[in-house]
This record gives sequence, structure tokens and C-alpha cells, in this order.
Amino acid sequence: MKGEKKQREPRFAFVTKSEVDQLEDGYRWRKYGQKAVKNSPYPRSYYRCTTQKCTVKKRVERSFQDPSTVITTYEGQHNHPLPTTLRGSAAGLFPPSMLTPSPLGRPSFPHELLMQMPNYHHQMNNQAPAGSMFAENFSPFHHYVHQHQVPDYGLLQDMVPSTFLKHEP
DNA sequence: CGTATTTGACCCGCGC
DNA sequence: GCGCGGGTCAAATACG
Repeated sequence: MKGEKKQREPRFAFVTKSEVDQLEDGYRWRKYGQKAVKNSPYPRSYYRCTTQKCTVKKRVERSFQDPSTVITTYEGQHNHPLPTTLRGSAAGLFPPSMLTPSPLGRPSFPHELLMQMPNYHHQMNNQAPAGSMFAENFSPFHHYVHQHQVPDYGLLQDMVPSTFLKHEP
């Protein structure tokens, strides 16, 4: 009980082509639960930042249509700098320039996101019955766009999965 | 030894 | 009023 009675934290979800849940985005995540999802043969994993002042929560769910695709939902925002303790691939993967959003505020990250967005929309059209359920899952997507318009944060480091960096061919 | 992970059980909210 | 779902926490365990 940390005193979080209101869930007003901005939550945004994005699709990532990953086979592993434990994505090293520069922060440490500790799995605190796992539950099976209805309508999905795959379970959902719950992760939380292991940092003392980090109340950020991460939810990872696999796409029952694409076992190699996972829907990552981030909740909240990090409150402390990247742990230098995390030397290794992740820390050396994102250059400082990437962590600093351009004045335009147009990081390449959301770009990939928007690209995959229409992709699912197409599937929804194909699967009308299943689409109903997906609609709920994609709801948070709107929140993501909303947050993007809020320059109050500008902390893209919150979500910088090496997956995207490794996404290169 | 420390950390991280795992599973189960419990709790809360909401719906009908 | 009761049930169900979802979510979280706790403890135990495993591994490095």
C-alpha cells in the first residue's frame, strides 16, 4: 500500500516484436505477478521498476494471434535517472543524443509505433468477432497519443526498449 | 549472500 | 447480494 488510490497515471501501450518479456530498456524490472488472460492462451506478465522511487509499472501480454508479438503497456513515469549500475548492453545501446528529445519532439520511437498501429487495424477488420476484444486492448493507445502532445515530460528514456535498436535487419 | 524469480492466495471493484 | 475478473502482495525458492 503505497497510497496510490487514484490510477490517473497515463498508460500507453505499444506493440513490440519480441520473444522475451524481460526487455532491457535501461531500467530494472522485477516481475511481481503473472495471470492468464481470457480470450488468450498466453498469460500476462506484470513487471515493476525495482528502483526505490520508481513507481512505474509495466504490463506485458502476448498476442494470441502472433506469439512472437507482445503488447507492452507502460504505466506511470520514471522518477529517477537511469541506474549506472546497469552497465552492459542496454546502457551502451542508447546514445545520449537519443535520450534527449529534439525541440520538435519527434523521436523515432513513436514513429515505429504509429507504423504498427494500422497494421492491427487491418487485422481487426478481418476478425470482426475478435476485434471487439482487441478494441479494448488498443484503447490505451489513444492515451499514448495524448501523452505525446504533453511536452511536460519529455523523458523518452522511460521507454527505450533495446528491441527497437536491435530491430535492425 | 543477494538478488531475482516463481506460484498461490488474497483483495478490491464492478456487474448483474 | 453474490459472483467474477483483474490486480497486487507475500513468501518461498533458485540461481549467480
